[in-house]
Amino acid sequence: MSQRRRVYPSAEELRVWREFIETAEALRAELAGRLQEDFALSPGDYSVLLALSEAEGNRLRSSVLAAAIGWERSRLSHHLGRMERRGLIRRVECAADSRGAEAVLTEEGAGAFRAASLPHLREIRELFVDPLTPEQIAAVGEVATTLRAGLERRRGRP
Amino acid sequence: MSQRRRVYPSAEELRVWREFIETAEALRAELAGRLQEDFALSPGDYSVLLALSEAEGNRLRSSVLAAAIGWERSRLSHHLGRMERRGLIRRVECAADSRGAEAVLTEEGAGAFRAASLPHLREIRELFVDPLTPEQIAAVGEVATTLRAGLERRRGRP
DNA sequence: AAATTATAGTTGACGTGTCAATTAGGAGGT
DNA sequence: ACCTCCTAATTGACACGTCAACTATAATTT
Repeated sequence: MSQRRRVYPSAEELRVWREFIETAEALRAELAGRLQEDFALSPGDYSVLLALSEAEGNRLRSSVLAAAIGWERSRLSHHLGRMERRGLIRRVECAADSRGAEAVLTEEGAGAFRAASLPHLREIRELFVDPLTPEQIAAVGEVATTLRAGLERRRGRP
Repeated sequence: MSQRRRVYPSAEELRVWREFIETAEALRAELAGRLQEDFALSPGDYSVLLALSEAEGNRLRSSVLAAAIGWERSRLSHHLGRMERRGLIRRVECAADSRGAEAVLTEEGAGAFRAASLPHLREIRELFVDPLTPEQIAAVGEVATTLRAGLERRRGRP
């Protein structure tokens, strides 16, 4: 006996889905707006600056940086170009491998990150951590893990 | 006695925050990829086509459409331009108000939406509804509502 | 009616992201 | 040494989004 199964989400499920996606997007946008207005940094800038700040000598090979923040190389290349124009980073060619390029944090880039970092963390607390109970945060963590696992499972057999 | 309070998120809270944002983004990207590959539609296209499909006479004033899907007028204008080039919609000037423009679904646009609609809903079920328990879905709904409320509260006093 | 103000929509500049093509240098086999 | 293949990074074309400036028409005020 095969069990009968709904194929399409119910109205309520669809509502939650939309809430979920739109809320995540709204939070992302709010954070991005603050970062931009207060420190003239985009979220992309922030990711790059964070990774470089934590790196040995404030410098990383392009491909290593891309892997660290989960970006495609091409995306990073475009972005580094824009950041270089603004003086946040420099590009120097790699000593060991002359194909390579290293991104190096400038003084200006380091300063921008130092200024933005703690306020940014405080924003995350105010917007995400504070409004939720510890149980809710734990539940969100589990939901995210479950959804990711579902995604991965499909990557195998699209 | 004022209570001592952590100002910055803990490592675990930060992890959940990132999981949350990244998972939402990954789901969005997966849905978008399917829509694009199978039906040559972007999520923006889909939103516009959905709104027009549900509208009286398959047509809407530009500003009404923008409000319906929560977009800025300028964004919609650019997007309608691209959709018009591809033959998914037409723009006609508004009879009552000669400043206005109406977006009208073309046959092709209607067909594209019909083709994409149910598969898209099925994707949502497979990626979001199926992996979660009903309790988890309810919890996500509450979390989203809570976070939104927090966002709104700040809009008042930024 | 004329002047002012508000609204509808478009446009251009620019940041951002993806994809496909390209350039250039390393690595391994013969 | 030479050929082939792999990898690093950049580039160009294009879709998408925001912001500010602009055009044109409607609505309101005086």
